Amino acid sequence: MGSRHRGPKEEVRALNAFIALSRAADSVESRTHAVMAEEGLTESQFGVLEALHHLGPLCAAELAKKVLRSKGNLTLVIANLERDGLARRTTREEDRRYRTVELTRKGRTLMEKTFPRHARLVAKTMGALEPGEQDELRRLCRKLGKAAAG
Amino acid sequence: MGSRHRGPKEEVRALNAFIALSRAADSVESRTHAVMAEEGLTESQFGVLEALHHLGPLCAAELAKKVLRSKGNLTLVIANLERDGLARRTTREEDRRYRTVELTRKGRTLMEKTFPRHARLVAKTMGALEPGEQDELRRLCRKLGKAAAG
DNA sequence: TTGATATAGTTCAACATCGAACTATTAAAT
DNA sequence: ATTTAATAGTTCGATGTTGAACTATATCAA
Repeated sequence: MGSRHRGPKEEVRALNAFIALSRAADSVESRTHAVMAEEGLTESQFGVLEALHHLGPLCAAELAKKVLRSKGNLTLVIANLERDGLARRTTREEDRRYRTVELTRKGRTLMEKTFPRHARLVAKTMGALEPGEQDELRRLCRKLGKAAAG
Repeated sequence: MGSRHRGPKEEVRALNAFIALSRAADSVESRTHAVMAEEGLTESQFGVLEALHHLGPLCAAELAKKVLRSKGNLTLVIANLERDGLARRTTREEDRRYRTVELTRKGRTLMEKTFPRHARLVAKTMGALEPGEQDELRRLCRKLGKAAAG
């Protein structure tokens, strides 16, 4: 495994870390995908529902920041959630540019049932690392993410 | 930041690590996206070209494993590369089920120009972490990825 | 030889994703 | 008040992505 790049040591090291990072994220996400698929949810839909579940009503632009997707994407994902009766959009009268997105009762019920299963699966999967390793992974990822985003 | 889940400590720790992992991978990938976009390449196309560049000719199923995507997906991505004159497909006469995918001269030239820039950008981005931290990140991600894939 | 099985690749419907162009609405500037 | 700028959201075309059904080819077993 690892990069076959023949360049400066510093680049080989960085590429190896980057490849491992991408693959680990992919692997864990493909596991969590199973729980969502059982409920007929996509990853994106679950991400939006989870944000609404834990943070309460948000507008589309706020949701886009939370789930790291474009505004245009959110328009579609939210529309599909609304079609399936899991979320609802209402235009704010104070500022008619905004449309507040919130869970329906059906959406809330679904998340109350599904999120705990998701959390258990994530815990089980991350359990491949010791608690201290999980914390260290988090620290490194946050440090990296902060720099890469800036 | 971090999970708002009110569950067992073990689940909170795992969710926090998982969220950080996903976001870090997203952040770094969105940076590398810039270099590819300049050349009119998507991430998927670059991934396939890079595999062919470093490993030589491969069939679609092998490529699918390398880039962690489905066979159906590879059919499209390879078709688009072929359309753009960057790769070529040839049916193997020893076993006509297989179609060998390889770079064209144009594709090789493009990768010789583009990959070094990609490597420099990755090194610069990962430079937010000390060398030892990059190695530790790699170790943790590999340990996790191995377990999550199995 | 024939039939079962396995594998490589394609096709398809549904959904995701981006970026850019666009509309609607509000705020700021003059 | 009118123009200008900024922001929220939608639309659109191109591409990606999956999983399942499908075709073509090859292998193995009886």
